[in-house]
Amino acid sequence: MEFKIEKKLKGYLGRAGVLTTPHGVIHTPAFVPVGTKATIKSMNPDQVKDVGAEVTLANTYHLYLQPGDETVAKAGGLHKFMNWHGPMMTDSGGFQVFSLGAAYGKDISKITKITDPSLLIPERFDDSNAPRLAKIGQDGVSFKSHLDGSIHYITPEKSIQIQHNLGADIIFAFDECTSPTEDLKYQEEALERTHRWAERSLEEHKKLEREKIAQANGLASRSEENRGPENELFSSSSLALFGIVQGGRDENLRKKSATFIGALDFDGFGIGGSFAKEDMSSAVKWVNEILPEEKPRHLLGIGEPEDFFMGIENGVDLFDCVAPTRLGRNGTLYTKTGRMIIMNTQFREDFSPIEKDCGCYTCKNYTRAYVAHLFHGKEMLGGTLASIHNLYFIVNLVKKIRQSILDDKFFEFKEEFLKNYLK
RNA sequence: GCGUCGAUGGUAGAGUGGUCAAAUACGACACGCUGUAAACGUGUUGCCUUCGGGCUUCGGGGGUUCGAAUCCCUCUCGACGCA
Repeated sequence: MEFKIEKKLKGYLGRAGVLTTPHGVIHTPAFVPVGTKATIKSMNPDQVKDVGAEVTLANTYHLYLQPGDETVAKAGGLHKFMNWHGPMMTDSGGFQVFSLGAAYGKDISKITKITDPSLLIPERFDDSNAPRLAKIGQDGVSFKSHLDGSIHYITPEKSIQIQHNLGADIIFAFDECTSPTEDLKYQEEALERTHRWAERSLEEHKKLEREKIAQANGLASRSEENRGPENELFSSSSLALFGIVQGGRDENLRKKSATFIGALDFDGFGIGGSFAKEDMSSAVKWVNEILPEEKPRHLLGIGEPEDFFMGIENGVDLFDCVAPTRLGRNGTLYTKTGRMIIMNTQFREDFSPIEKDCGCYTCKNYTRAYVAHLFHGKEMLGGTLASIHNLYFIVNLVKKIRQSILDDKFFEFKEEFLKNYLK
């Protein structure tokens, strides 16, 4: 993997670059569609590609449970298995520590509002006897499968092993995504844990890479005629590992984490954990001021249209988020003037496209009334057309931001877009 | 013509003397969703309301009862059976 910065945003941490992986090039900043179970829900890979996406992200824990990482390995790896031949990433399962743990069965999001009054009522979340599917130990996390109730202990080593079996281009260290409802003391403990797990993830990764190279060399020495392209094979088969910075909303912890993780020999970095919407920007800035400039940074699980400007301005190169596909499937569409809930009465006989000047397949071929009809009728195509539109909207928004950096028009574009979107 | 059964809110369908403005599902309406437990979830869905409550509803009419969607009579409509 190679990362090259093309242009910087003068006076800020932002930059446009090119990330080269064994399966192709990613122009950063870029949006990474999420395909948790080796599929971008409701879309086929051609549609994902047509929407302009250059890279996708799948999930370690979910694929480990089903169909099993060994099965994916036998299939020839994720790319071949799911017919996505561009760059791929896998998340480590760290988010499931949160979503199946502290957040399980509760109405908690990793994004909170400072003003959220429910955060002032700790009892609301203190149902310690509430069932959790993820329980954190010092060594790893014990997961109870939501599919069949079986117990699985995931350690950093295990996560990395699974990810090597899955065979994405970029993989992530196993971390603990903490809940925004945890207090500072807990955030600190969790951070120490995540840091130890980062070291162990890195160590396991290096070990597996060494084994892979040794194995490839062994094969090479056995067959003379294969010698030439062999060096390429080494580099193209090697995975890049990103470490993950945590620390919640606390400035000291974020900086401490960025310093610690940034000093380790990772190929790039993820910025994870919970944020308050209002201070996400400063949290990202604290971190990216410390992380080594020459390595790519991925803001995990973000975001909404307005978040990209914040992140990119503060030095983020990659974003992934389920929002465009989940919102789409659930009938909410992005437009330049804000969200549109397509099932609302007003669209039942609206025969205009979702957005007049949108270049996506959905807008070029279908009306609001038709998409609304599909949703009312619970037709599968509705989710597909909506996901295509939303993903096109988001992927291209980030592309436009990238272009605005290259054109020295970032702030003009930001102002213009947000004026309309957040109207 | 006789007999039997049935008629409940937008729809289907519970309820068969008070705890019923009436279960549940669907539909409708509105909202939510940020590294996917999610093609999912939440709220509202007779009328009025100072949100305390008030008022009119279970095919129509009449009756019994302190009290009726629920029991009785009758009418209307429907299904089935017998002529």
